[in-house]
Formats: sequence, structure tokens, C-alpha cells
Amino acid sequence: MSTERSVDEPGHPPVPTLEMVAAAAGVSRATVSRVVNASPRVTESVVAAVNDAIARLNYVPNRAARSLASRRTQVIALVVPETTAKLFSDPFFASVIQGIAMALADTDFTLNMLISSETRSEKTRRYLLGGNVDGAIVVSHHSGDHSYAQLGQSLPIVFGGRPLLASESGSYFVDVDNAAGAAVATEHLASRGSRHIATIAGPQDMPPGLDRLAGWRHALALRGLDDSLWEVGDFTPESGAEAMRRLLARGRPIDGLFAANDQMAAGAYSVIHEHGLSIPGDIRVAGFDNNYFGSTAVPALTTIDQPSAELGAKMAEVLVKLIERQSVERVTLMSTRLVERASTAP
Amino acid sequence: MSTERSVDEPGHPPVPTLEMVAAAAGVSRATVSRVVNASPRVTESVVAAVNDAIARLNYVPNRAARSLASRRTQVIALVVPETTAKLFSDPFFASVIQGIAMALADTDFTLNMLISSETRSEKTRRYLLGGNVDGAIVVSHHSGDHSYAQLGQSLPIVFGGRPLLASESGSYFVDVDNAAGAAVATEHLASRGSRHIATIAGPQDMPPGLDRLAGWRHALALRGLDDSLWEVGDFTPESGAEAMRRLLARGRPIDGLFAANDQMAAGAYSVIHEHGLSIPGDIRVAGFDNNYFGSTAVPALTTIDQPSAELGAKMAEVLVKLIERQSVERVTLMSTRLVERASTAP
DNA sequence: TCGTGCTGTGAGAGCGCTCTCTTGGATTCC
DNA sequence: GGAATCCAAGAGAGCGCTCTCACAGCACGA
Repeated sequence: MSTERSVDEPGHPPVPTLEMVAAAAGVSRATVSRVVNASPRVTESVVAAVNDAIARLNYVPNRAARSLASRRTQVIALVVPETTAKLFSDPFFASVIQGIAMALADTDFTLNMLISSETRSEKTRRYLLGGNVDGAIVVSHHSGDHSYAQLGQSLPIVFGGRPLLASESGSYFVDVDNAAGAAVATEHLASRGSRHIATIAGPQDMPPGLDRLAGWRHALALRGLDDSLWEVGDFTPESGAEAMRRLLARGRPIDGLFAANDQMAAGAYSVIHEHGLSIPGDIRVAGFDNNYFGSTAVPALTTIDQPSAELGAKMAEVLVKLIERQSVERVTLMSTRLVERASTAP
Repeated sequence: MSTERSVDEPGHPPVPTLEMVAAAAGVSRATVSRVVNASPRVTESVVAAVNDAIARLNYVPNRAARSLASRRTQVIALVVPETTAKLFSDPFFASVIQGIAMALADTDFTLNMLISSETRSEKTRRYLLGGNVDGAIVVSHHSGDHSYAQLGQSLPIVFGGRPLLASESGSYFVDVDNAAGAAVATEHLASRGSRHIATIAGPQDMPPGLDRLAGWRHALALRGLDDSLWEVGDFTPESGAEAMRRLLARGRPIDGLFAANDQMAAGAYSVIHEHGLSIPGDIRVAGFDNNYFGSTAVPALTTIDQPSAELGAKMAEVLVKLIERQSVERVTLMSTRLVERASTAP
């Protein structure tokens, strides 16, 4: 096979090996290996000679051989459950993944992307446990995908998003500080003058849904404001519209709205306008996510920006530390940023 | 090191090897290897015994060892130039990448994601040529990133998007049929009754910019309509607005507009409205890309949908064939789909 | 009966690297 | 000055697998 290859494509120079570098530098394989791995106990002149040979031959270590001998792969798996992959076009995920890839680009680790589906989950499990990777990052939309949590005992794993179940709390995860972000948005509405602040919460079986509601409550409590004005949606625009309808139907005054995500805020926008109310004149509105809707909406939506790329980078950082057996916090919460726009003008 | 590991984490069962499977099945290593690799010349009962042992031990082949011995890595690199990565949140790219990953998930290939920057390009080149991957897919926004084209002589590479330069035409690529899509959009405008159809073209140093303009021209030519109403933008909403202003300033009638992407259509929308003109009443508008803007705009934008996930899947397919030395077309154009919305109502 | 051909299985080398152990020359100390 | 110490560099085993080659065992025809 390899012979055949070199026959029909004579242009290929042979890929240089450690052995060849050693010969070129006039030292042993072991010494070259030391230089490549930056061992301190090598004479300076020898280091120079070896580096010179490496440059001349254009040598790159063969990862497979290195991995086989050292029993580390320098590979990190990025596991994306298929349900999440479908939502891949969600800029948030794309950005998280980008953050991971960028952070890893400056290390010696390589990123292996796996799309796992239910039918493939056994294959994925085996791959992860088969000594093919040094660690894994699981990004997922649903906390249910924490089915990989158990693998955490056999392999360093970092999750994106906090787990819902306490039983999975042993795992390492990086998440956005949803509660704090929601509180900031709510307090912002209050500081602009709103006194009757409603919220459209996310599903109460998803951590972001729970945490953002809790943040809203917390901010209201600090101000001593009423926290009974809430309805639940499922993060879709339609559910946001429905929830807004229910809120208005209560017949109580509302002059501020915190929607647990921008999509639901979009739904609320249309219902508010339907009712002949103005934003921010009658109701100030704040969202969460800072996706495209916020900036294109009229009026532009005040929202909470999630540091998605940084979140990805952090996940990579935590995992690398875990792999290198340094100590890391199990829980990392990234802080959010308020993006003020026209929807909450005073 | 490995001793230390097994000491402080006694729970880890040893990762099973071929050798262990062979012992368990009472055959030689070579036979197990044959079974694993589906060699035809093994007795049925032996195959069963080996498979049984594999299942019992939960054996997974070690990729590093396999790769070292076979001189194939079963790894495909996904190279994303950093300039493109920055635009990662572009749903189009995210979706292409998802398509690649999904297609590869059902093969034995593994996807290795590399973000290459100018400063890292040498590292990337070496990595690719260092025998660490069997092939590469380069997705990029700029055709300038075809700097990897030369690597195509040493490694199977598939590009996303057609190259600008003829000198790179030797490479394999998969692209959307931009010209055909533009022609369909333009003809659609004409069929709705527009007779003075302008276009806001993309940059004329990028293939999509060129091809979509050509498609517009082609459709007009078939109808015998005027093709002088065109201005160039750079795919941003601002440039779209500017171009629209210039078009209107010409003082000639315009009752149809094909924008080379949805973002520029967005810019045109605002200018059209500024001028007190209505869509589609005065000017019918069609875009290209089918991104979020199209569906949320008022009126909803008629546009050309690009089969992004399929495009990714096709790239994976072409590359795998290339690696396996099957014959493949150098050029694959994916067809687009017209999405009719309110902006081109008759 | 023996030679010939075929086929399923085993033996063993070797892929490119790491890492332990060994070696030998320089340095230090009494 | 000789023994003890140290440390840079080399020798060599072995990581888990593939793949070539050799070798039994069998069938068949002469």
C-alpha cells in the first residue's frame, strides 16, 4: 500500500522521523526526544544542533507514535449531542465551540469533534473510554445529556451548563451566571423606574429557566417589590407571546418585563404592541442572550450578553488543568454583561 | 506515572488490548485483528468466538497503535481560518461544520478541528503534512484562504467554496451553485412582474460576489431585460444601504431588487422605506442566504436557501472518496432552493 | 501414495516514539 | 591522587497494532 503510494506519487518526500533527525544531528534518538520535549538536562550546544536538524528536515513528531509510547493522546473530545447539533446554528453554541477551539489552538491538544446520537451513544462511550482521548468536553442544550456524567469517574470531563440533578453535581462544569445576569437585568429595569416588573421564565426543569427566575426574584426582594408577576414559557417566541398574554390578562399594572431569553422577548414585543402599549413608554423590556433579535428589534432590546467564546475557552482551560492533574474548581460561573438599548430607556 | 495513576484511582479497569482479546478467545493476535478489520478469510465460528470476547472485554481498538502500524490515521482535519472563525456565529458556517461532523460520524473517520491563524499557519501546515491526518477540509470565508491549495498535492484536501484563482483550480471543492441561485431569484422577480430589476452585488473579488452577479445577468438576458442597474456592496447591511441609495439616485425606474445576500437586503429595506417606497408594492426584493433576517424582516424576505448541512456532508463524502482513492469530481455544485415570502408578492 | 494447490491461522518484525536504565567522562572532595 | 559524586548522552525495551510470511492441514488428481 505504502509502496504503491510512493510509486504513483513520487513527489512525496518521506516524512522525517526522530531517527532521521538524530542521524542528521549526530546524536541519539533519546537526545532528540529530550530536546523535542524540552527536557532541561541537555547541553545547550546539543539543543542547538538538534533544533537545527529539526528545522532542516521539517520534522514534526508523529502523534500516533508519541501517544502510543507515552500513553497520553493529547486529544480532547468535544461531544455534541445530536439534539444540540440540530441547534448548531444557534450562535451561542457556535461561539462556545469556537472559544474551545481557539483556546486549544495554543496548547498541544487537539480537538476531536463527535456528534453523539442515541443510536451512537454506545460507540461514543467506548471511544471515550477506549483510551483514545485524554479528556472530553460535553456541550449540550439539555441537561438530560448529562448522561455522560458517569464517565466523569473514568475520564476528565467538563460540562457546559450546570447539571440539573444533584446526583451529577460531582462533575466539573462551566456555566454562565444566569441568576446574577437575571438579577442585573431586573435591577436595571427597576433603576429605570419600573415598579411592577413581570418575568417570562424559561422551563422550570432546565437550570437556566430556574436560575433566571431566581435572579429576577432576588433582585425584586432587594428592592422590596412584588414578585408574583411571572409566567412560564419554553424559550420560543410563541411561548413568549402566550405568556405575555396571560400576564396582561391578569389585569394588574405592569411597567417592566424581564424575559428569560430574547426569543421570548420577541414574542412579548408583538403582544405588547397588539395591546396598543409602547416599549419602553408603557413597559420597559429586557431579555437575555443578546442574540440577533435584540439588535434588529424595534425598539432595540436591552439584554444580557453571555460571554460565549470565553465560556468555551474556560471549559478548555478547566479540562486541560484536570488532565494535567492540577487543582480546579468544580464549578465555574462566568459573569454576564448588561447591554443597554432603547427598550429600557427611562 | 501510569503506576501512580493506577494507585490513586484503583477503580480504573485496564484498557483491554488485542492481546487480551486473543487470549480470551483462544486465538492469535493476528486473527483478532482480522476479525476486527472484517477480513473475509476467517472461519465463521472463530469470528463468533472473537466477537464474543470483544464484547465481554469491552474492547476498543487503540487508534494510536492502529495508526502507527497501518500508516493511516483515520483522522480528517477541519481547518477553519481564524478570520472565518470570527464569523463562526454565522449560522451558515456552523451548519456546514455540523454537516461535516454528522456525515463523518457514521464512518470510521474522526474530525479534528483546527483554527488556523496567520501566526499559526506554519504550525498548521506542518501538522497537516506531518502524517497526522489522512486528509483535510478547509472551510473559509475568503478565497484568499486557499493558501492551503498547494498542500493539495501532498494531501487530499477539499475546499468549501470555489477558488478565485485559476491556478488553484486543480483543487477539489464543493460549493453552492451561486449563479444558478441568483438566476432563479432574478427570474422569480421577473415572473412576478418586475421589469426593471436591479442588483446589489457582492465584492467582485470573491467568487460568490462574481457568480451571483453573473446569475442575475444571465436571467435578465434570457428575458431580454436591462442589466445595467447594479451596484457593489461588501455583504454588510451598511454597504447594502449605500448601494441602494446609489441605485435610487440614478433616477431610473426600479421595480425589482436582487440583493446578493440577506444582510445587504436588510440595508436596502431601510433605504427603500426611507424613500417612502413600499415592498413589494413598489419594489419587489429577493435576497440570498436565508438567514434569520429574512424571516423576521417586515415584509418577510424572499431568498435563496443554501443547503449548508448538505454542503458539509458532501465535502466529507468527497474527501473520504479521495482518501480511499476512489474517483470523484473535482467540482461539486449544490443546488439551491427558492424560499418565497412576502417581499416578492405579485 | 505422493505431489500440488489452496486456505485458515500463527509467528514475528516493525511502525515512531518515550522512558528507564546504563555508561562514561568530568567534577568534587578528602 | 584516588574515590565518590554527578550528570549528559546512549542503549534498548516496549507501547498496541498491522501485515507479510511461513506453516500446518486438507482436498484433489495423477
